[in-house]
Amino acid sequence: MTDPFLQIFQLLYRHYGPLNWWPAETPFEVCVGAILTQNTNWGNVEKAIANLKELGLLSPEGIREIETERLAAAIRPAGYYNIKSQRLKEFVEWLFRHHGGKLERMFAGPWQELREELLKVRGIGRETCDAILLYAGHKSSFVVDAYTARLFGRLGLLDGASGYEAIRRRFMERLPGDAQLYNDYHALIVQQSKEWCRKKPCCTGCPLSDLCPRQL
DNA sequence: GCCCAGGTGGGTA
DNA sequence: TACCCACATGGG
Repeated sequence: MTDPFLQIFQLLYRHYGPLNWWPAETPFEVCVGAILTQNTNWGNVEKAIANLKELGLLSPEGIREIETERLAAAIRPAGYYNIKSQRLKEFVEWLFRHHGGKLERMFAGPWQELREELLKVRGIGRETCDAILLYAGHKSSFVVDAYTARLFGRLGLLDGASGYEAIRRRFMERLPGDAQLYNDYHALIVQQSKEWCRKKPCCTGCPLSDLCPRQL
């Protein structure tokens, strides 16, 4: 009997195939995208990132040197631009202070320690932190988001676990520590949730219909 | 017009 | 710990 966490992955993967996240050209672009997408539609983030590229700001040096107000104007389409411009600044300042402004250096050590350090940076919460570790650094740190909690809670697989760390632990205990698996799985959960779990007749054709308590 | 989106930090009880 | 709130744009 396959573990349900693995079984669900297989069902989703069979249905959607590899989704090839994160859509970005460089690890630094992943980090910027991870901060910009906080509570924000990805389409809006793409506009903000396009602006940054056009202005030549999509590098640690670029973000570091631009004035906060001009940075805010550039990322305006992503929403929360005053807060997010500060968060990008804080992250980059921290990156220079601790790792010479180089992501390769940041990722060089043990990632579990890096996770603790990143979580101390203002504006980098748990999900953003894990997204950076997984999608920019290819570290096997599972990313939990609102979709994950909603979907697995509805499937009755969280067994009372609430809170980010408890849910993340549940996944990491049941799955092999494989960055590629975590990468695909998170993307598949987002895709599945967008496509199905807010629709009214949510069952015909849904890849998880056999497991879903709402199929009635 | 309303609701939502690949959250986080600060405050209060 | 568990809720509340502010933060803001753009698409459906």
